[in-house]
Formats: sequence, C-alpha cells, structure tokens
Amino acid sequence: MLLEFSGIRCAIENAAYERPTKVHKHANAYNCTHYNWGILQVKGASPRRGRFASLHNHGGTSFPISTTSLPPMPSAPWNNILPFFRSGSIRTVLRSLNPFNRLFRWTQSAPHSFSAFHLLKRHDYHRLMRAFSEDNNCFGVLLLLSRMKEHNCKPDVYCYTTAMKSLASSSRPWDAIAMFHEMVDNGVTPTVYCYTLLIKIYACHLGQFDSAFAVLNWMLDQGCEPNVGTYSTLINGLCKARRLDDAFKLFDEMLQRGCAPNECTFAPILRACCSEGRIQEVKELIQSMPTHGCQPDVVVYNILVYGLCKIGDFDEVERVISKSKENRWDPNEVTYSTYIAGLCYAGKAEEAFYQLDGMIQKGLKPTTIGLNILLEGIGREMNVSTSRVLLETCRELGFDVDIVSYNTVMNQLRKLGRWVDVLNLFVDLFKSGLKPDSYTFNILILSLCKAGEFSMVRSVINFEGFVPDVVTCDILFREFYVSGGLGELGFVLNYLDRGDIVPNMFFYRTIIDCLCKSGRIFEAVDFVRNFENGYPTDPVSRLSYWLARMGRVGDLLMLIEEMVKKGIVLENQIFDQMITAFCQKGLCATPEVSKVEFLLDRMLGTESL
DNA sequence: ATAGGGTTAG
Repeated sequence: MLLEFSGIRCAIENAAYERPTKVHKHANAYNCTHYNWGILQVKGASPRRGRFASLHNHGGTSFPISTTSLPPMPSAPWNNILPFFRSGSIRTVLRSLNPFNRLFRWTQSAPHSFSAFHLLKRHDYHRLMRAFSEDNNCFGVLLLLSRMKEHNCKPDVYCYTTAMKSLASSSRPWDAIAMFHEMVDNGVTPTVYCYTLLIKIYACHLGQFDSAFAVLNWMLDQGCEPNVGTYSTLINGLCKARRLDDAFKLFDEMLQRGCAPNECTFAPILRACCSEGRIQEVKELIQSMPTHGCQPDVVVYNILVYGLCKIGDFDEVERVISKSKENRWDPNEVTYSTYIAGLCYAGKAEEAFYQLDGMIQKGLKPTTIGLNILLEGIGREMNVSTSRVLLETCRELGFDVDIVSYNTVMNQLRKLGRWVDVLNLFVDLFKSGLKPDSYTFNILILSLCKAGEFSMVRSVINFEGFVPDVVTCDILFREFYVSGGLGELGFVLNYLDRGDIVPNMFFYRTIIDCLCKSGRIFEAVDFVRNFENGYPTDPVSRLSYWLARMGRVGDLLMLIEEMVKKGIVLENQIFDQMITAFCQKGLCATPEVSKVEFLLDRMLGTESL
C-alpha cells in the first residue's frame, strides 16, 4: 500500500502543479478508437507539453512562442478515414468537390478510391478540413493537412487557421500554438483572424494574458492592425477570468485607438456584470450602446434575461420580453430557454413547463441546451420519472436531445442509487444514435461502484473506446480504496506515472481523504509538505478538516505554525474547513472550542503581520 | 470566412 502511494506521489511531484488544462478531450479519443485506431496511437498524436510558453526573440520583438514541438501527424492510410465520410456534412462537401463528383455518382455511399485526392486543390482541402472541424474531428483535420503536404499542395493561412481552431476546440491549445509557429516558419503570413485566434487561445484557453497582450503588440509591430474582433476576443477572455476592470480598461483603449465596438464587444462585459449581479449596470450599459453606434440585438437581450433570471426577477423578464417589439428585437429559442432555465434553477419547474408550452405555441423549438436544463430542473424539483419520460418522448416531439441529456438523467438516477436504470439508459442512448462521452462513462462507473458491482465496473473500463480521465481515476481510486481493492488499480497509477492524466485538486483531495480515513495522518501531512510549490490551499484545507474532525487540533496547529514559518499565506478556506468539522462534531459547546479560538487568534495574528 | 447568448461527472 505504501509503495503504491509513493508511486502516486512521484507522479504528482513530476506533474506541474499549475499545468495548463488537459491536452486532449476524451470524446475525440473515443471517436478515434471507435474506428479502430489504438488508444496509444491517438495519445501519440498529443505528446506531453511543456509547462508554459517561454518568451523568445522573434524578429527583434518579444513574442510568446511555445517550447513544444508539433504533434506528429497521424499517418493512417486513407481507407481508415472511410468511416468519417459517413458524416452527412462531410459528404455534402465531398459531393460538391469536382474530383469526387463522379465517384459519388458511381457509388451511393462513400468513395472507395482515394486517387481523387491527388486532384484536390488547396481550396478543396480547406473546405474538407472545415467540414471535419465542424464535425469535431480534429484527427481528420490533421490527417488532411498532412496529406496535402504529401501531395505537394502547400497549406495556406486558411488551412493552418482551421487546423489551429480544431486543435484549440479539442482542448489542445499547445498543439494549436505550435501549429501557428509552423505556419510562420513556412513563410505563411498570418491574417488578422489568425492572430485573433492565437490571442483567444492564450486568453480563453490558457488564461495567459501576458502572452495574449504580447501577441497583440507583436501583430501591431508586424503592421497588422487589430480589428473589433481582436479586441472583443481579448475582452471576452478577461471577462471570463473575472478581470472585469482590465476588460473595461481595454475597452477604453480600443476606443482611443479609434476602433468602434459592436454588440460582440459588449456581450462578454454584460455577461460578466450579470454574473456578479450588477444588473443595474447592465441596463445602463445596454442603454449606452446606441451612443457607440450599435443597436442591442437578441444576444444582448438574452444576456439581460439571463441576468434577471439569476437574481430571480421574473416579473422584469416578462416586461423585457413584452417590450421587445418597441426595442426592435425578437425573442428567440435561446431567450425562452434561458428563461426556462432560470425558472428551473429557482425551483419553479411547473412554471418552466408552462413557458415551454408558450414557446412551442409561438413556433419556437426548444434548443438542446434548453432541454437539458429543463431535464435537470424537473429531475431536481419534481422527480426523476418526469425527466426520464420527457427524455424518452423528445424524439416524438421532434426535440433534439444529445449526450448531455442522457448524462443528466443518468446522473439523477445515479443519485437515487438506481444503477439498473442507469445501465438501461446507457443502452438506450446507442439506439438514439448517440455516443457516450467521458461524462457518461464516469456516471456509469460511479453508479456501479456505489452499488458494489465491481465486476461490471471492470467491464465498463474495458469497453471499446473508453479512455479513463482524471475524473475516472478519482472515482476509481476513492471507491476501490474504500472497498479495499486498490491493488487492482495498477493501470490508474500507470496513467499518472506516464503523465497521461494530470491530477487536479479533486484528485489530491481524494488522496488526503483516503490517507486520513485510514488513519495515516503523518503521510497526509508529508503529502502536502512535499508538494512542489509547498502546502497547496485545497489539500491543506481538506487536511485541516480531517485533523479537526479527529480531534487533533494540536497537530493542525503545528502544521499551521510550520506553514507560517515558511512564509506561506494562509487562506480562509483552511480555517473554514476546520470550523466546519468542529461544528459537525458538535464540539462548539465543549472546552475543546478554546483550541479553535486560539487557532483563530493565531490566524488573525498572522494576517496582521 | 473569422468575435458575443443556457447544460452534465469526481
């Protein structure tokens, strides 16, 4: 047991504490393995990335460049790509390409001969790449890019941009950045949009605003003027990172540079204000929009509806919708779906159903996302039978459901311990032509674990196309630890050792929980002590919870003294957890409370230092 | 041809 833990610790120490988000989405891995590409091959397409982009000199200007190399291009033979051509959108594009015209006339289905690829023009490749990209098939996009190079058709800026976009939306931001550099190295000049995409990757995907601003400056140096889209993208990133002040600053800056904002510039700012409940500010901003030369549109009003729902002001939502005509906008599917979602969150499921009727009568079909929120809301506020029936009747009603719909209802059943029903829905989703994603598998696995059906868990893990992710590892680790079957999890440890799965705060918390539950307190303390950056807040908070819970306030005090000595800033969270545990144990009315009071005094003392 | 609006797992 000890050995296993030291193995994990090793993996954790090797892993970067604040590594960028995961490099690949398992949905993609699923797609690929489903079509008989080995998992390892797919993983090979996404090698481990370096931690952060470092700054290199590029044309005399400081420019962020990643230290990573390009992903190896996939090299499956063409017939391996055949299954992809079953996708409707891709076939539509193929059909319209001259070299494929005749092929399609001969065969009703996909082409069996790929000699036609030799005849494709650069533009044709780009159209195909876009179709694959829209189909969320990053692998196919990369395959096409490598094929066009093999056929001596030099990819242009549009092809590279599409590849970057596809990589970014497959959670492979570092590969996308590497792709940008390959493009520049090949002497292809980026367009404004290409730079904007790079900014988006740094700002929205990686949260590295220094690099994002560096790109902005670099493009100016290259004589490429940022446009509204560029600024809006960066403002969006800042807003998402809750840096609203910086967003406003950039907004002023773009005005000074003579770049006029539009609806897309306002939207993220309005959204951020809504999230903070600053609804009055939202209303004022919307009113100010015409002075900036833009007319609030349906998206802007949808954000307002979202904000009003968030504070539960449904009367005002009604007013905003009823005044839509005079404000020159038409409520759409998203408007009502947002309204319905708000009602669900407020526990007004009946009212949500009423609004659903209303929107259908207006000839608007609920969006898939809107349906998913409704399913979640009625499962929570009414009962799971209703949400399940709704899910099953959507097809008859002509509403489009997706894998999230199934995941939502499956998880509701999971919470009730109805694992047989979870399994039934898992089977049903295939009948609806859907494919399970990582959420589906994790819900199913958790459900089976809680039911003690470990042999079925093993079957699910071996299910074709399933790739465990950090959530799977977390679930398996916790559940197998509790049931004493940790020895079976060698493959989880291998994943961690290879760095294919990067542990996150949830996972560290699980490790602390497992150690503490089995009384291995000193190992838990050692665990947080030996962290790369030392005593990370989240695991320490969890440890603080356990120590208080086990009545070991003295040990907790020692840990805190140790941290203070090393100059570590103590977060409130650490004390919150301690207090929670203390209250849960009902120790507040006992003399024990004096220890906590002492600790709190200590906290206030350290804060004033 | 690019930018902005709702959703699920530990």
